[in-house]
Amino acid sequence: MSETVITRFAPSPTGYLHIGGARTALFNWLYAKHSGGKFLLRIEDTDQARSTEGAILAIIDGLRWLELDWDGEPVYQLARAERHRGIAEQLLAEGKAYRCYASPEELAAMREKARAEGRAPGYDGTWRDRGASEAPAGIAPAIRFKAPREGETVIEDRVQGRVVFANKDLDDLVILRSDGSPTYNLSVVVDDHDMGITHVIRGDDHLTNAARQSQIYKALGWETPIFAHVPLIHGPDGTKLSKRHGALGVEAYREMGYLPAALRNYLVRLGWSHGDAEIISTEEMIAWFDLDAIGRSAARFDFAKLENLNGHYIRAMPDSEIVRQLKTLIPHFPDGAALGKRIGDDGWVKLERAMPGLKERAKTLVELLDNAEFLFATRPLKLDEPAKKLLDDAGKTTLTRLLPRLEDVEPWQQEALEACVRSFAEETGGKLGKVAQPLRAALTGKATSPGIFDVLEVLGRDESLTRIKDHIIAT
RNA sequence: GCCCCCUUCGUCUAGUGGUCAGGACGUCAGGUUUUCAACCUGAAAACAGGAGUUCAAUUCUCCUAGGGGGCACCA
Repeated sequence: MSETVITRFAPSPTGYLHIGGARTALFNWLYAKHSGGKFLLRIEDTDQARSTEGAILAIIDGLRWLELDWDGEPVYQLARAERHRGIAEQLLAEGKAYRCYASPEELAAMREKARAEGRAPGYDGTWRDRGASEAPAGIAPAIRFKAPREGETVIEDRVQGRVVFANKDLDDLVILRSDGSPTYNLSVVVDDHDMGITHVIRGDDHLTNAARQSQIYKALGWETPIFAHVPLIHGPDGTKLSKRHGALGVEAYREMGYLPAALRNYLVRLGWSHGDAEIISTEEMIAWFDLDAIGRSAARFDFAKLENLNGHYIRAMPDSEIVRQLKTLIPHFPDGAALGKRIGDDGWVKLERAMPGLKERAKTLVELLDNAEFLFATRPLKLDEPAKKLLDDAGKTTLTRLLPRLEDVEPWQQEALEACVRSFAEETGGKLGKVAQPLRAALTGKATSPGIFDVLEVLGRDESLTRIKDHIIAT
């Protein structure tokens, strides 16, 4: 029987959960789900200078928002330092590691020399075979892993294929710093082993690390996990994704009004595909996801496609669900807290009624709320003279275009409609495009936007309202 | 500099030793809606370049170019 698949997401909490990390987490999560295995979370907080509590929270919050649930409690790497130290000592005792007394200056000189000679700027092995007797006094040594110098290290990567590294290009890396703290490549190996990780799915910036880690696994006599190094996500210009590309943490996407399902769908298609499938439900993703279908080339981040997907998911979502989501999300939106207050219980009811017309034309939840502004506007609006004139003209234009469509327009109706358009335009601050649609929709009875009726209700034209409604229904 | 990886429409990608090289986003043109959005129809749009293998290469091999990643007592 095959062993249970255990994957993990192991971010270092030095910032938010960025989009590349989110995809890595998603892939790990999907593969675990697909295989009926487990997905674990490990916080690699060993860089105490850069790790922050806030970043840990941001990452956990981001994963929760994306609905990528992990099994068990998160493992904190820093808390396991003693175990890592123990392994380093063990390696040392077994002669698979050694003490290195080289100073930072010496190491710098070494790198320079190697570079000048056209080699990889690594450690030259000065202390590899020197005895302890030669150790300079008063210098705390680091412990280096005694990497094989000949032969090659081969990674059978599920994404990259067979990748071969010449051992001479891989130097003896520090596994325990002179201050006694373990380094990344040791901690990762020990933790992945102890956590029973069977599949390491991560960014391909770790590919060379995989070679070094593989050597450590071998020295320890441990079985190497299966590696899958997925290509990185690039910015629209093809260079590494950075802040200037708007590549923020996932919480930024939440703030921009993207839905987790849309982001997941977008991310899974970056580097992975299943035939021509584009709109992929979470269930389908789990059923179809496989390491072998992951592409080998980097993908560029494309906001337009994300928006399109997001619009799709908004349209597909039930009205009540959108309102529910909006209620919890609104504090995260720009000026959301104030807007939330303005909306009030009454406003949420109106919003849900207006949803059919609203959700069709919004690509993000923020945009949707923005388009719904006319429902919550404080009345009466204060308008200066030029604005009034503008609205008057616009109102007339709208009316002359609309009225011929109505049969048997009576004077009272014309009056009511004119008032309607005018106040409606005022309500929306003059965005006639937003006025005309629901108005027309109400008049033709074709769309379901209740916007016009809401305005009338607010303005207290109940009688006219009823009669217009009747007229519309009759037509 | 050294090591590793990558290269199909603008973007994400499918695909095969013989295909009209398919889909999606975006773009453009129509339709629908007398706005917008959504929706429908259509169009333009790609195998980086050069050798080689082969009856036949986008597909296999090599080289070049371009892009990316890595080379810490960071993770």
